[in-house]
Amino acid sequence: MRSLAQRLTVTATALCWHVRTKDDVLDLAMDQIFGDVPIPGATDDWPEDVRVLVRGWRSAMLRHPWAPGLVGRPMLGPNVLARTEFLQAALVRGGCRGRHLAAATRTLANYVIGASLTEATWRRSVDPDARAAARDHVAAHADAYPTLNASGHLDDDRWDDDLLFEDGLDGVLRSVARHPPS
Amino acid sequence: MRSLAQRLTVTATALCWHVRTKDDVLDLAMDQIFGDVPIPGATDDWPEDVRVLVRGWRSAMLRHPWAPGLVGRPMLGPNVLARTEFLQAALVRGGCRGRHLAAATRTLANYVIGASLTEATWRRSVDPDARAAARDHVAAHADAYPTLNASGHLDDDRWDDDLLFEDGLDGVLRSVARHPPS
DNA sequence: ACCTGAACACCGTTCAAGT
DNA sequence: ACCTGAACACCGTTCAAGT
Repeated sequence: MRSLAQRLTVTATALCWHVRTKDDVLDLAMDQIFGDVPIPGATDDWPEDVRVLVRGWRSAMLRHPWAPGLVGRPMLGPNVLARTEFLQAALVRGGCRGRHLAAATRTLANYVIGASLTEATWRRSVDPDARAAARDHVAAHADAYPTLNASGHLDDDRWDDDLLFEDGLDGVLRSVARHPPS
Repeated sequence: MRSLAQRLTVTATALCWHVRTKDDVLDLAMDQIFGDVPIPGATDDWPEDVRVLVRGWRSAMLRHPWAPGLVGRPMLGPNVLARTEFLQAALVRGGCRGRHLAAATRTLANYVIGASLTEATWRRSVDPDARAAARDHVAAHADAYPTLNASGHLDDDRWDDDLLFEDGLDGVLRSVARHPPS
């Protein structure tokens, strides 16, 4: 609050007059981030529409390093709702209805939220020491972590983040498309 | 820190002597939560093994109301690693290797993290006023939100959370199983 | 090694007072 | 209506001092 007010060249007390509480500022910041998630035009290729939206969603989250600290709060702003509307409309175009539609919407949102949060956390706040310590722990107890060792799960440059995100997104979309409500 | 120290009937300064910083306490708390995510025995039915683990993961998150505030931090504790090892081992049993394995592991983790975070946030910190305000906003602009209105996306009692989580999990598992690395 | 008490620099928010 | 300055209660962390 104090430093934000300073950036606006006012006092913190002036800021408190415009917003009710700090949480309101964070909610507004969150919705502002969603504001620059591009909403593509609806095409005949609904899975591609979903892909474009979800890629933009993830990109916007990763663009703001402090975004992970905002995810534990309600997302009910108009910008969030507009993106959700587009996402769900694309799924309806894909034949989803009722319970399948609700599940598919949540699954896609969960996927992109989880991915953005994990990636942003990883590339920001994990210092090399802690990372190396975890890798040593896994390597030292090879009997307890045979799979993680074999797959190189903690070697962060093993696979490209963008690539894995795209793979997972394809999988999720496939599972949605394969289960139309008849 | 101060209130935690009080619960331990010591001063805050005493607590600061045992841990380096507050973040360390939060990291330990996070790993502690994962400690009571049950690790099932490995069976022949690997998708069911994944389901049991992931259900327990979500349950543990929802059991601790302050868990959402901890997700924006690295998860590298031994308890987290042990659950990740089990998850990835089950996927290997399902035939996943290499890049597919990495993508599948992340997809499942992203799904359960996103779902737990969203649900916990929703049922904890969203006051009825804000919820009603968002619902009114969507209803008032029916032209902008045709799909959300038709699907009742903001009516939280429209579908059961457990049901939708299970549906989405089935979908994700199906997409993993359908894409074995040949 | 382990704990205390006092202190430091900071935080979000409020309240009277100004214009 | 909009802003200020002072103050309040709090916070994580440190530092000298104790045992």
